[in-house]
Amino acid sequence: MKEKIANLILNAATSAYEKGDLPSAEFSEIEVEVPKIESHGDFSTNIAMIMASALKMPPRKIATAITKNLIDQKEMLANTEIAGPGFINFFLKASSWHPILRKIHAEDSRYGAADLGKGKKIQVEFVSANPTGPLHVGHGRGAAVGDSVANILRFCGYDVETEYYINDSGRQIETLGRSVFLRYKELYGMDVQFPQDYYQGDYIRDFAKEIKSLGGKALLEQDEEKSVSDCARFAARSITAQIRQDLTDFGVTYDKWYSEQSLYDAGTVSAVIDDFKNKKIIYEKDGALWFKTAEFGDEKDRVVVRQNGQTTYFASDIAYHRNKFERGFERVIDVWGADHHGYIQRVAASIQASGHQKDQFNVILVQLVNLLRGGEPVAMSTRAGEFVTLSDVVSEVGRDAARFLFLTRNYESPLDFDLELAKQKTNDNPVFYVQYVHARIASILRKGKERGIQHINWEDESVATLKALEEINLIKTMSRYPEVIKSSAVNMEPHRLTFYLMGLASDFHAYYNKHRVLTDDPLLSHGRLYMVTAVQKVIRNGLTLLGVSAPEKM
RNA sequence: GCGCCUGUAGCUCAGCUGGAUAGAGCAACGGACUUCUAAUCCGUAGGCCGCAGGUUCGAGUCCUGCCAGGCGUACCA
Repeated sequence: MKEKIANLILNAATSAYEKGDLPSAEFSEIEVEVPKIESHGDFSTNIAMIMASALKMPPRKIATAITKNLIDQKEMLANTEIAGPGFINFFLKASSWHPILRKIHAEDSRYGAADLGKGKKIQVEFVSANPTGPLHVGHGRGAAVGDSVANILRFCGYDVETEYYINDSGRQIETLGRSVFLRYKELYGMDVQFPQDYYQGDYIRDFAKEIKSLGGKALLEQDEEKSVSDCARFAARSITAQIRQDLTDFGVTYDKWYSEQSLYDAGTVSAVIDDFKNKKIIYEKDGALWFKTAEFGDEKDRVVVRQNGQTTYFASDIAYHRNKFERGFERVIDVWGADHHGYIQRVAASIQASGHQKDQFNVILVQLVNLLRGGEPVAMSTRAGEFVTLSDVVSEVGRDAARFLFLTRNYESPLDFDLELAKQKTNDNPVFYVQYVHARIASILRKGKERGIQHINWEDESVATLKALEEINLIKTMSRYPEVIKSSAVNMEPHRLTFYLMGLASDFHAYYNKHRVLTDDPLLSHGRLYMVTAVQKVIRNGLTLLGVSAPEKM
């Protein structure tokens, strides 16, 4: 619709120039937007103001020249006006909106899809929590954001692959192994000192017990370091499996699970280090190896191999990100917790050092989640009885409510997640508000069927009955859906879609309360059913991209 | 100290990349269920958009400087 208006303006300006009403027909891109205020029309353009300085003409005069030359071939317009400093406002006839409905029905679950990506290979990596403990709420937010960003980009024509990076190597895994082994020793009555910085949770004891029941005291009879690494592998593997299950329960599945250890096994890490040494961007100082990240905009250089010969986490991350590009991704998106923001520069540095562009690497920094219950903060400790894990939250409030709530905020803002609120079935909790629309329409359709209405399709006469204010509003809102999708994709901001759906839901509920869909007038009922099923499709379409279900009944 | 994020109605947040008179929900107050699901709707009230400058036809939005809060600033991940 916007493009049609823009074309109208373009043609009008050109013919104004040909007739000599305007000194030039050169202008930048025509911006057409939906005014905030209804009385300013359905669409508005500021083109006259933009052109004013170049043409050295007062904006209102330019606007007059353009409106005078408008040729409304399809008779879409009811009226135009020049307002304020030089806006041109367009008022459309109600019937101009009707074809949108046909489009929605025709495109169905593809309505709103755009080919922004043109098949470009893009990777979205998210959550990637260390396999040293269960996922918490913060990871849930990352999962909700990452998964729906991936969905939206895929919907917009990108070839998207989602990935979970398993940090199954390095010091934290070793500590995990030592923690389990110590608990294992305890089971055999050995006197052990359990350090503060080891993993304290009860699940560590459970692993020890499992290992004992599986293999008895075998671990005491072999080399201690071997036992530690056996414990580490056992624990990491089962925690990873649990994480995978928790995410599945949350509705998130990945295309690929990628192991950090595999980078070492394949020699990728040492290959990158050698390569960077050759390029003279890795040097030795104080017995450690440093990467010159400062040359790429980081505050200072960073260590990749410690004095003791061990590589840092950063070293494998360099290899990992290089590997991503080697796998053919043209763009790589990482979803990280805000507490990792200091890490962006150095990873970006490594990507540039590997010969890729800065803008091929995007980080979505998701701010922290504060868990509340009835307005009171829930202590994020492992004390018994307190809900801290993602799986606890999901089983208490439900998958849909949790996912939707995570997306009701720009990810750049910290989020208060209130467990009581999430369970409430009121307007305070917008998931149900949106889902209710879908269920209500499903109910109308069931009733319609009882009355013998089977086929709901486009009929000129019945669609023509749609001219109530609330009906036109609904259709207008639906016509904006493709733009919302597009801007969510470009900005990687799923919350735009969330808010749009709440708005559409609001329009629908208002309509529902004022008008009946099934009336005594068959023509009218049919037209309204046609429209309402379109609403249902848009709602379902949007909820699906957010990873939220669209129920037939509530 | 430096870096990133945030500051909009009493509370929780939007604000379409610079547009006209700043919008929702909750809470408050007043209304609407014999009718397709009241998990809904309608109305009233509520604002120095943190503060001060600047950029321009035009700023909640961009720039600079302050103020406040969160996070980060490892040879941890």
